[in-house]
Amino acid sequence: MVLRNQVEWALHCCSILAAMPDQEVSTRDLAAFHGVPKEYLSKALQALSRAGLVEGSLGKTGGYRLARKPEAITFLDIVQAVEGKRRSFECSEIRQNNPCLPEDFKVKGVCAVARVMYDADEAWRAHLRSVTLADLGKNLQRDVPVEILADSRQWFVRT
Amino acid sequence: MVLRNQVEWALHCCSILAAMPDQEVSTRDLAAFHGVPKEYLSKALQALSRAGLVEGSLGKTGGYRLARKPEAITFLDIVQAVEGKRRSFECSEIRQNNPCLPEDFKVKGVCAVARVMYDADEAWRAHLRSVTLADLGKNLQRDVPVEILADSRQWFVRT
DNA sequence: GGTATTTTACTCGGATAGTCTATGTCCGAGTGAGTCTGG
DNA sequence: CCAGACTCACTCGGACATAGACTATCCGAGTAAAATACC
Repeated sequence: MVLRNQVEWALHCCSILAAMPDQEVSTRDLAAFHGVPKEYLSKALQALSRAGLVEGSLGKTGGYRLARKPEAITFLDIVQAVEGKRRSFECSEIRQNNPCLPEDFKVKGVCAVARVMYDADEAWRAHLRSVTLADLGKNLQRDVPVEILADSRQWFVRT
Repeated sequence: MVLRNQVEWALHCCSILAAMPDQEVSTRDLAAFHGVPKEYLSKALQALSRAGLVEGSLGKTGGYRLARKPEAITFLDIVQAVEGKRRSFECSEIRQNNPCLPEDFKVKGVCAVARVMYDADEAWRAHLRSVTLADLGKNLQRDVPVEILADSRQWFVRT
């Protein structure tokens, strides 16, 4: 029940992309900056691309850029792109096995246990949906010294 | 990022135990009622026992009963007992790898990305914490016909 | 009939095995920009 | 000088390998109640 580390990588990479709106950033640079294996990080970026959150371009000067404005991309978008949209709880309807149920009797509605779990899952999603990449950028400006933010952005600038 | 099916089993079993306060229920009966493998279900019940949510007794007439009143056991208790207490997001501090950080410079505080994920996790936990086994029992009484509830309870009564 | 022994049915825990998922590596095909070559 | 060929660095996708987690299954030790044996 733990998210895969690709989710963390994808969030940090999107944070970078949001800070570099004027150019594309290559997988190689993103991987080197974060110290993670390039080939594997590539999987996460491909997932973001499939979900339409980032756009990749091919060729020598290729790389990724955000497909939408940072205000229009939420944490939930990114998490779901990488992790999938399955709910954290899957009801296997074991209540239907109850030997006391009459023949051909189907319990109707959502299982009472599952309903609680689904609501909890929705609370989790609602919070992720409420935070955008733009919000994340603002928080970073508050937490990180300005010169480090500037240096980091400069690190990605194409010479 | 999906909870294991033992969580579902544990929740349903606790629901049964809450409905049978006057006797102990054996793993065998719980497994047969739900149509799941007895030996494996036993692992989930052992986890509940280790967490102090249920009490098992040995011997021929042994079985489990709730260790506390249904009002005092939340969904979160059960989920954490089976699934563990790890958060759904684990920050590996990849921000510390930033090549622009000065030597021996430690970014302070919780990573901005992690903070959002932690808050979402807490929203999930808060909802699970807000629902008790007693609440679940009330919902079942509303959803399931009375005679089926009575038959099911009778199914577990020791002869 | 009462006590001691045996049987039975359960819990608990460890050992084991198969399958699935997550993690990570490797490689080839396709692409586009810059570079080189030939006229 | 300019058009076409070439090279390079990148994306994309699939194939593959490994480790760990999940899903079981099995068995032995311990325990308590019931059944049985024995005096």
